[in-house]
Amino acid sequence: MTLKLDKVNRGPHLSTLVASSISREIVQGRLKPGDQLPTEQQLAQTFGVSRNVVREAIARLRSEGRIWSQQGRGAFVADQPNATVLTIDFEALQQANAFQSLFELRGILEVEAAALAAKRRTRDDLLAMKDVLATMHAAPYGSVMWLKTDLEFHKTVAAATGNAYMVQFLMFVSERVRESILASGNQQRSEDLAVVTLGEHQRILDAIEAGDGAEAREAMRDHLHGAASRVGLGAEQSE
Amino acid sequence: MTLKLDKVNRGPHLSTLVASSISREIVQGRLKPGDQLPTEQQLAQTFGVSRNVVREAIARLRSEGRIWSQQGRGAFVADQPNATVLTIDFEALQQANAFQSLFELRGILEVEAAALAAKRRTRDDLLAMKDVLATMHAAPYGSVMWLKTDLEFHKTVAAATGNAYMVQFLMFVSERVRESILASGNQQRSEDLAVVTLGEHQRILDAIEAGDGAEAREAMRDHLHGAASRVGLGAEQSE
DNA sequence: GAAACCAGTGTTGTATGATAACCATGTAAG
DNA sequence: CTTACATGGTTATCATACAACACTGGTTTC
Repeated sequence: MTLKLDKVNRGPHLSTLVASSISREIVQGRLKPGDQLPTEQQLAQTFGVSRNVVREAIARLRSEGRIWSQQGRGAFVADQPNATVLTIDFEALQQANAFQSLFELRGILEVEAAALAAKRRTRDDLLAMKDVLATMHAAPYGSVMWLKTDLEFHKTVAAATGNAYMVQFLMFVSERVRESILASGNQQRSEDLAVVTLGEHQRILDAIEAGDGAEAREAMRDHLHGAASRVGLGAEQSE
Repeated sequence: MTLKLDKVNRGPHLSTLVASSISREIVQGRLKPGDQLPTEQQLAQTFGVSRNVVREAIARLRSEGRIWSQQGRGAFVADQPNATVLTIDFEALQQANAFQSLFELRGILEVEAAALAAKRRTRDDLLAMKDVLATMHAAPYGSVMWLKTDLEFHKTVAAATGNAYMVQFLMFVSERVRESILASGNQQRSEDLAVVTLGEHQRILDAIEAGDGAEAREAMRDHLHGAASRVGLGAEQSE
């Protein structure tokens, strides 16, 4: 197996950057529904890209329903419809800070889920967790099976909260995070790390079994912190 | 490979038509996962449009996760029908425990968002929060304006975390919660409650302004607890 | 005075050509 | 067999031009 060292995150397309930049303006409220966007010329100049790139970005935002545009008039921020679906743009995630944001969100949910799980876990939940952990022991580190069971463990923890939406959201976010990690390809592989990871999982499980919410929270926090550094995201995570 | 790609009829946006045309090829199986799309030149010629239009269409499909492209190689049909969307069934929410679960999830996000906001808020964030709070003072309790600004306040708090996904998720969840509350129609209305709510908001704002994460967390927790009882969900919330 | 008409200007939509960055492949040199 | 280089093809981006459409203001017409 050859090492892929210098697979530096080749930045996503310029249009993606422009799109998420405009999108941020809308989400954070600096551009309100009904507001008119700057002209394509101005946007191109502002971002320092060609008008073509701006158009690709706008085409995307238009397809997402965030803005609408009319020939001869301009582009406007759409009234945010009661979006009944939540989407995460895969490409936008290639940006480091976007990935970091999603990772942070995942962390919050995981940590609190662990705490809730410690309070509410049933006997069946514990059995499921132990079962997954055993399977994980048998799988080679970094293999598809290993990654799958890793995700499965976190799922059982979330399930132990008894909150179905917790499972749904957490799995959704985790899947996106996992995809992004796989895409970037900068995973470290080592048998030592396998032992570390398994140990962290065990600590979480113990805390949940003991019903110690605070300890479960801490254990999960440490685990995620460790996982972050394992995928080369160590330094930025700070408190 | 002989693909059946009809020439496009002049409609709203050419890029839209091209995108849906390619999309149809994928859905109907004439383009399978892993297949390479024709080059942009060929597509432009096939559809009778400029390469620019083709690129806008591809940009859309790429953001939707249907295809993926790499400079120097080409564009390919994505192998996963990526479940990149998350949905919440409105009807299922009518069940009390489902609603409660979603409320709990929202609570976790709100509380942690408040803590993060206290650490990271900028001057602009504070101004936005104060602005919203002032608007809320002027709105009659329970009115549409009131509910809107209430949501807006929480949004500005989320925005102050600097985490775009936090905003996206929280707003998504909050919208569903709000819908459900409106549907159930069991809101209590009283001017006294208005004062209470505003006071709670003020306390959150103060904590965030002071940069006190722990206090912000507590203030938000209390606020949500109060809000829960105001919509007849008081007793169940426990820690 | 008011309505219809009309030209001018600005914006988006589309077309076209060119250049840079990148990948895959073949071929010659070692 | 391996390495280096040359070559052609593709995407990514830039730049420019023109067409289609909307808005504005003045002019004409009734």
